[in-house]
Amino acid sequence: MPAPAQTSRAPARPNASDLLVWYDRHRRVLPWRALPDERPDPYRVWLSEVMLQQTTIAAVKPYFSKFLDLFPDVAALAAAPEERVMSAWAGLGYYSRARNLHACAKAVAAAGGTFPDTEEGLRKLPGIGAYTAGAIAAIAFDRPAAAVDGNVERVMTRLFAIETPLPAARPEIRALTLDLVPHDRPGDFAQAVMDLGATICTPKRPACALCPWMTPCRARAEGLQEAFPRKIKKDKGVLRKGAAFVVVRAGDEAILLRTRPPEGLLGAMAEPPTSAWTPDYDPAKGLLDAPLDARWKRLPGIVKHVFTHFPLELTVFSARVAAGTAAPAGLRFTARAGLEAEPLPGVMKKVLAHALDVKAMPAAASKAETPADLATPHEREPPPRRAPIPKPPRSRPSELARIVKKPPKATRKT
DNA sequence: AAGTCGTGGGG
DNA sequence: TCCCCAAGACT
Repeated sequence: MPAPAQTSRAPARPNASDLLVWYDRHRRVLPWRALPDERPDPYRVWLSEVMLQQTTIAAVKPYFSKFLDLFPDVAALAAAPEERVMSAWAGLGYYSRARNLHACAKAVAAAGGTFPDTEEGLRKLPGIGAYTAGAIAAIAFDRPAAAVDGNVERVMTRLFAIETPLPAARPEIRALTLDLVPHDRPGDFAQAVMDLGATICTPKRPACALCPWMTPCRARAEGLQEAFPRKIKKDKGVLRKGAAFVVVRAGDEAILLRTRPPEGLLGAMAEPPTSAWTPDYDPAKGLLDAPLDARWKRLPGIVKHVFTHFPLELTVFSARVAAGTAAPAGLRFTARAGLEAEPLPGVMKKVLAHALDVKAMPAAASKAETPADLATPHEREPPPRRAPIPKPPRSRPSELARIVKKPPKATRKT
């Protein structure tokens, strides 16, 4: 008697072949991805993988294109001044990635200009962690490495109905993934799992009927596909408040800026001077933190921004100072034409746009009620007021604001 | 090892 | 509106 065949209730183990057949038909076309008959370029693979860390494809596309223009290869990137790299990255977020990218380029250039072709070698470079090392090793060098990102975590936790919540389940996921990697097409496999996660095995309403792994999927068998991965939700953080000070100098219309410390939040990025950001900040006392003496105006409205671990509200004060005014120590005036070369993060572009908009449209600003109370609050304590706070004049983009506007988003969908 | 680190889009 | 999440790394 032959050994008993597995019953129809015991789903077959998922295999790479089924996924690769699907991939050959449905693979996405992406700017950094080699076509089936092309050899991947390690520089482009690396650059795209770093940009894609916690970042959507749509957001990355214009930056990837810009970086290839500005820095066509590792040597060019390594030779570039730090500030140029930070400016090119401005708006993409997680700015330590840009600093590490630059450091990594220098290390690679110093070592002869070629990337390590193993996971272990790649892992030693700045900005390359477990995922990125595996991805580059597999995609650029066809090494049988696991590249476990958020997509793969979702696919694997569903496929095997892993009850352990993230991130504790990572070692288990990694082992299961590595076990599935085929030795003939590891690079395609890595990209195939990610494509599957991005287009079929989506966080909400996954298209199981179209999935090449529907049959072996344990979560699907129970109808629980949307319940995986198990995850512990993290809190949003406490609201912090502060003031930002936008100084415009008459004559050249230059703006007062400074550079933030090289590490930490928005490290090495530029900003108009601000107060400290604290939960109990009092905007009525905002001018205590002003960078210089001037006729400050407190602008109506508030700039809101949400970081990963806390929301922020900035009250904006603005002032015009006389032509020829010198910048205080540690600060600089940057002319309007030089503004785009400044590494201004998104939140600070919001602040400048807000200040320049309001300034450019006194009619709109004065339409907000009680402008007198909003201006120069340090001169007297405004009386208690029952009237509703005027909404920020959600201004249409002015000529001035356009200068500090972020690059256009990608419009093409794939 | 849990906290830190941006930003934008979609449901 | 709010919440989730997106090709995570570093400390």
